[in-house]
Amino acid sequence: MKNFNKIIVILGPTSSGKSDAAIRLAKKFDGEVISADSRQIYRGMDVGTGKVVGIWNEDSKTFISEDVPHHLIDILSPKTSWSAAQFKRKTGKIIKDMLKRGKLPIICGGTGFWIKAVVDNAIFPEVKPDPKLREKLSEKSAAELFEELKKIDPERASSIDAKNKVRLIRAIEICKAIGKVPAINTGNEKSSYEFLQIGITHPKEVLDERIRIRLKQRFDNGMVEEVGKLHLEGGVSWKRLEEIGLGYYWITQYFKGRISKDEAFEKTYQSEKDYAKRQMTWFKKDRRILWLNDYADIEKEAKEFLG
RNA sequence: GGGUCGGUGGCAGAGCGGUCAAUUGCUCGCGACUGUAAAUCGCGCGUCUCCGGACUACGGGGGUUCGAAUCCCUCCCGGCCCA
Repeated sequence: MKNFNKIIVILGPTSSGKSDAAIRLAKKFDGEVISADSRQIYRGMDVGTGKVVGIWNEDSKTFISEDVPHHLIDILSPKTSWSAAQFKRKTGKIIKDMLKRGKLPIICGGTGFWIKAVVDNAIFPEVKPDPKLREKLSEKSAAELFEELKKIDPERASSIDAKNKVRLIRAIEICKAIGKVPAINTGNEKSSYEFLQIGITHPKEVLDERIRIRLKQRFDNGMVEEVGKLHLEGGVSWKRLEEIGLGYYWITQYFKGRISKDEAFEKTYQSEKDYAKRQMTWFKKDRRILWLNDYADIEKEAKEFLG
C-alpha cells in the first residue's frame, strides 16, 4: 500500500507500441491497465482499433489480455456515445478501487483529451449532451451559430474557434442550460494523485512505416469484415461508423461502393498518419511528459517514480 | 518517317498576351481544442525579406511585343494516330 497515490500514464501516437509497454509494466509492478482510447471502449471494434488480443471476463467485468486486466475496453455498444467527462468520472472510480486493492493503475492510450481530463482533474460543466438540440443546431452554419453564441455568451465567443461547429454547438448547449460557459478550471483543484506520464513515439518515417505495416496486418486479419459485421449483425449505422473515423470511415465508403478495397486501405493509412500527427500536436504541449521509446528506460523510470 | 496532342510549382491538373508567384485537389509542414477528440476546426507551402517589396520561375534556346506560362521559330522529351 505504499504507492497509494501513484499512477503511471503511457501515451503516444497510434502504432507507437503503447499497449505492449503498458502490459509489461503491469506485470512487473502488479498493475492493471486503464485504457484511454475513445474507440477501444466499444465492443466489436477490435481489429479496426488495434485492440490488444484478450477476452472479456464476466466475473471481474474487465477485459483480460495476457492475464492483465484492462479497464474501459469492451464496455459499451458502438451505438452508445461516451465522453471525456464520463471517462474522467469512471476512471476516477476505477483508480480508487484499484489503489484500495493495492494495484498500480496504468492509464494507457492515445486519446490526449481524455488523459488530460484525468491528469489535470478537469472540471466539465454539468450539462449533459442534448441530442435534439444538437441536431437542430447542426443545421445552422458556423457563422450563424457564432452569432448566436456572441449574443448569449460574448466571453466564450471571444475565445472560441468561430468556424468549429462542434465547439459552437456545445457552447450554446451549455448556455441554454446554465446561462453561460464557465471558465475552464485553472488547476486549483489539483488531482490528489501523482502521475508519471511516459510518452512513446518514433521519428516520422519510422512511425509511418509502423502504421503501414500494422494496418496491412489488420486488413489481413479481417478489418474490413469487422466493419461489415458491425453494420449487418450489430446494426450499427453507416453514419455511426463514419463518425467513428479512420478505417471505419473508409471501409464504410468501400461498402457503399464509393471506393475500392485498395483505396480504402490507402485512405486509411493516410488518415492514420494524419491522426498520429494530431495526437503529437496535442501531446507536445504537455511538458511533463517524459518521452522514452526503449522499454528498459520506461521500466527504470517507473521504478524510480514508484520508489 | 508523316500527322496530331501535349510538356506548368513535390504530384495531379487549371490558366492560354497584362489584374500570374500562377485557380483547385492531394502530398507535405505547423497549429487549435474543457462532456462528440480515431471526432471537429484553422494556418502555411518558389527563394530572400528591413514585410513595402526584391529576385528566380510555367521543358531548352531564340524571337514578336511596352508587356509572354500564354503568340511565332527551333531543339529536346512524351502520348496517340497513320506509315
